[in-house]
Amino acid sequence: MQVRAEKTRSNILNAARRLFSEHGFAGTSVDSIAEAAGANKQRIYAYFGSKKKLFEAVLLDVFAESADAFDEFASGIEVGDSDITFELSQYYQALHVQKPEFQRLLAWANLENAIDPVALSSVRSKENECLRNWFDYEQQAGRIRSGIAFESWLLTVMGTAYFASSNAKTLRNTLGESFFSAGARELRSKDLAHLFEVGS
Amino acid sequence: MQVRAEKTRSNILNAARRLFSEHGFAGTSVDSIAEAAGANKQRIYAYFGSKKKLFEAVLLDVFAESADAFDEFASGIEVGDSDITFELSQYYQALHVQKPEFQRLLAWANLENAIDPVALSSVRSKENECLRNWFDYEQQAGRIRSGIAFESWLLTVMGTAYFASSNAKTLRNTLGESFFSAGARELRSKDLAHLFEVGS
DNA sequence: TGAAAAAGAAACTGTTCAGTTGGTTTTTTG
DNA sequence: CAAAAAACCAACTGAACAGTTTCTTTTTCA
Repeated sequence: MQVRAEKTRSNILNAARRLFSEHGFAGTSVDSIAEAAGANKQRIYAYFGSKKKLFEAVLLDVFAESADAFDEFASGIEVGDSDITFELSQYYQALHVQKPEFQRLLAWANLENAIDPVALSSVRSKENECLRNWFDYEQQAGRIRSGIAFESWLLTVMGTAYFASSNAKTLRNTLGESFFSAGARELRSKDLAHLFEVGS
Repeated sequence: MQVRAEKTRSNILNAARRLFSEHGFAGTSVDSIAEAAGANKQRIYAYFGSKKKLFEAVLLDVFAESADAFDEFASGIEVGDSDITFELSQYYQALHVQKPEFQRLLAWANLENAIDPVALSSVRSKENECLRNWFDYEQQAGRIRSGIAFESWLLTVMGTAYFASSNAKTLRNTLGESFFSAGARELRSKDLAHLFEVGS
């Protein structure tokens, strides 16, 4: 594939990412993607085959980018030195703020049954393994309470960040605008870290 | 409105709830709702005016039912006697298992920008007020750690339950089937309650 | 420069969909 | 029973949409 072709392909992929993230699979038309990409509709079928395959390509692309982001985050973590509950909570919260399309596409894909389990497991399992190692290490070192399951810890840290992002409209109504400030986010990360600490 | 008309209206509403919950707003056709309701398409427009208004009616209906369910749960809670973190976690988890359309419709509505803030706030604010009272009381009574914000507590309990349900496909892949058993749910509720307890 | 790859333009097919219309049948109820 | 409300039937409009086709133009690169 030539340079120009690569560029066109990535234009389409990026436009598709934006529109699918905003309106979902059923809510996005191929024509609108072509227009947003500044490309010809026919190119979409030449490169991706079908609307569905394009959506899957977008998902794979986003998952890969998400995995890269995690790797970069992980490389900055000094196990035994950082407060990983706090850092991880901050990371996930910031990720949802800075890359809202990650969460949105994941939500669409879950709702629309568009997730390819095979492609997904290979991406997520590495992140998951890393997290499990961190958790086990911290728990054995006495920096995370014993008796708490890894799954509970993971669910708490990921779930709170995800929920705050996905239900932002609902929460803005009941908890107010200040809930979404960077300071409030940090406070929540501190609270979470505090919860998992050993001792009172 | 006569009895028969009421019945037709509710047939339409229930069919719409099921289909919108499964396929979202954009993914559901009015014809398919009419067919599933065993009613004439024209009746939908007679009773609800438009597809969008029907969707909003479904949302309101579900929110009201969700509020009723919470009231029933709340009436069974003896403040000062129950472990409310545990009970609330169990309640939300069970709700998502037994009434998956609540979570799904909320998720669709958030993604599709279909939430009516006014209608929502009146429904949710009562539940929220009740939760805040419980939390304050328990925290002052020394049964929930001091220094933890209400928002952190709420987000943790609701967020974990929501996340486990909305990302079930992803989690099934990384954490396995056993994660979704009633026993595992109870374990997570226990872990959560344990986290908020005072003392180690 | 010339051939091949890449991209565009534009019209077309067949289908689906939201919403409408007009006429008929069924059910309820005074 | 008779009138009115409720519901049905079925065809229709106009637009949108996924995907295709044919032909032309632009760009790349040997």
